[in-house]
Amino acid sequence: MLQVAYLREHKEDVIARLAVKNFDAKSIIEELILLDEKRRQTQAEHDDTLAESNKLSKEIGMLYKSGNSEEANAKKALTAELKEKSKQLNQLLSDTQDSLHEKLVQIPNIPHDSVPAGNSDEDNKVISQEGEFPDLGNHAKPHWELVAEKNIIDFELGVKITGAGFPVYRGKGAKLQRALINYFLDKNIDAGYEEVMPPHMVNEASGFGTGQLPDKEGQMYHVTEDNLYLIPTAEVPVTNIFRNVILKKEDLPIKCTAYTPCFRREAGSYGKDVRGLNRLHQFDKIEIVQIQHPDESYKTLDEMVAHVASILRELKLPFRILQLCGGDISFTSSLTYDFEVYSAAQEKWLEVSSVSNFESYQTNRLKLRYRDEDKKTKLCHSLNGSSLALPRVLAAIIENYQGADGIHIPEVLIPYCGFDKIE
RNA sequence: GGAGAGGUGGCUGAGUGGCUGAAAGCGGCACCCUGCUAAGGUGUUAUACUCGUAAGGGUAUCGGGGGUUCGAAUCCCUUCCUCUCCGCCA
Repeated sequence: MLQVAYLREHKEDVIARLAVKNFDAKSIIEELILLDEKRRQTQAEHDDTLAESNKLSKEIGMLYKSGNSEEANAKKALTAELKEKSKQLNQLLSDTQDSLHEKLVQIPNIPHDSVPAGNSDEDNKVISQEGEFPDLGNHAKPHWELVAEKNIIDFELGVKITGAGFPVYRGKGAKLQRALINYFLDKNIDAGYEEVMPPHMVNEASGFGTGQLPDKEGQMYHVTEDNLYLIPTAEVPVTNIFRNVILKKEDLPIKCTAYTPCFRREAGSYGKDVRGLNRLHQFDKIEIVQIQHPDESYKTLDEMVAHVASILRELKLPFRILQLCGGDISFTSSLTYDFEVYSAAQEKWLEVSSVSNFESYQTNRLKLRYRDEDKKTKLCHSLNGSSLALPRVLAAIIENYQGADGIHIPEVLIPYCGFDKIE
């Protein structure tokens, strides 16, 4: 959520920059500014009315104390009018605030200056690419065939137990899954992130805090009985640790990492790129989250990108880094880099990580602030990224590391697995 | 699930209708004093909105919402949450 004061002061600039996200902000911002003026004016009037009424009440109290009840009663009569007036103003004020808020949450985050214009993922900018594509000859198999052959992931069984998109990992498949989780966590911890194990369900306030609610409500599994949501990413519970918190400047940056399963309904995304591990309703992901000083957040973003790259490099998977264009970047993000690994058997790039700077868009919702030298509270910047999402990394490993004698395990994972091959 | 208790500032915890934005203690910060370590003294210390160049002023906030009253942390209603005991259970 953007700050009204900022919109007021940088109206034209904001409109121009939101156009990069293909969002026409002109009319909504103008409405917002008008609403804000109305809000302030109403509040001033309301405050004055209450001030007068408070003053009168005090006087009445004093008069009673001094035994002058006659004059007190006379003054009481005056308060009725004030009371009625403040009631109306209060109603007007809260109505105005509600519509202000309703409009405000409809405006996406302002993209960073460097974000290229574009309409879809085809317009994303390739920043870098590294790693060799493996030569699999012409007997390369996609991972969904390989996992069935080796009996390490059973999609059918998941359908029986739960439904499509809930695979069952078994044997060495399960162990490899666990190895990846531990390996990723260890890498993140080594890079200075504190590991946290958060709840896998969150309440409404948390969903709002990171921006899943209200706009992405349909993407989350909702436990209606208790009004809780299954987390779509660890970003939600982890970032919400800091909801309503005022940090000391020297506490920044705060670096957290968490492994959690992620649950996504993926409503409306049937049919495309959904085979095998490519798109699931439940998957495992290790997330990194940083809370940073506004002056440092882009440096931190670069650092996070470099960190994720180092992991993919160690896994010896060919990958590329994309800067998302205005049309593909998320509603809440200012700048996002996606990581894609190359899946040699499917002959396509699979997204495995998304690293974003949200600037103060989330922290404004979360009321996550730090105290500056001037003793004033200011909004922190929040950042997060996947480090990494498992299924597509797993798919790429299975496909890229396939050989005549089985699936080989990347060297760095062997100590975590306890085996070097899946036959 | 049944019964009960309770939600007050960074924390502990007082406060049953007006001078209480809130005692006291702890913690934090600043300064002073003290020849080590330690202790002591004084002051200060919530957040948001809003008006103001500023100094400073106004308003709101004692879980949330509503009500009674000239006036509510305090009384009433409602809702959410937490804790304790019992039951069930990993």
